[in-house]
Amino acid sequence: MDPLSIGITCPQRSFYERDTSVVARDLLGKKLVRLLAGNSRDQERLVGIITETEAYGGEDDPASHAFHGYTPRNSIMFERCGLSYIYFIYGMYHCMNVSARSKTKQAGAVLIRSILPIEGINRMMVHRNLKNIGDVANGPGKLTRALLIDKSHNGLDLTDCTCSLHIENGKTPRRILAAPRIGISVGTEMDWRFKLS
DNA sequence: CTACCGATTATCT
DNA sequence: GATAATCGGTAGT
Repeated sequence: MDPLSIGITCPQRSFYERDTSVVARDLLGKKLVRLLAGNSRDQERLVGIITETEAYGGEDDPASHAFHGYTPRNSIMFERCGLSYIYFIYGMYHCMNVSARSKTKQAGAVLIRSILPIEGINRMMVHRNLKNIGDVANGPGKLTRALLIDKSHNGLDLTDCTCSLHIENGKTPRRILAAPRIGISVGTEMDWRFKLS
């Protein structure tokens, strides 16, 4: 089915071509969408409202993967904005980011830390082998597993509504909380973690 | 080539 | 609160 014909729109590339912390804040309330392959007329949609994000910069941000410059792993952070940057961490989890940066920067990304499932919830629970819905996707490693996201999805165009992984527009949230980023040992001064409250 | 360690999570005490 | 699980990427030799 044609996404446009049923009123689905995606933030376009210019949305991501802004200061990384601004993009991180504005991603709250948007939808993270995973289309599972199947009958092409009937792809299963796994969808969650983005409820928590973190902004990461380039060589100016000691907590960023891009702090030491370009490497094979972080190459997407230097690529076009609006692409998925997915990496493997702690030997067992994947984390998903969106490449983003203002014109003056050379690298950046926004980590998606948490989503609120709204479509395909049962399927997510199967992927996570859970029986209670509460914790299905409320963490960066949890949501990638719930949506079956791994390194094979690195570098996908999230502005493309037909892509197996993309981001769709949603309701603009009312209250947003800013706080220090977590899970890092440096660069904790800035309030670059954003959360729906 | 080697050694270290991480943008995490589940499962303990 | 503390810790084990588990391995690829990276920096340093």
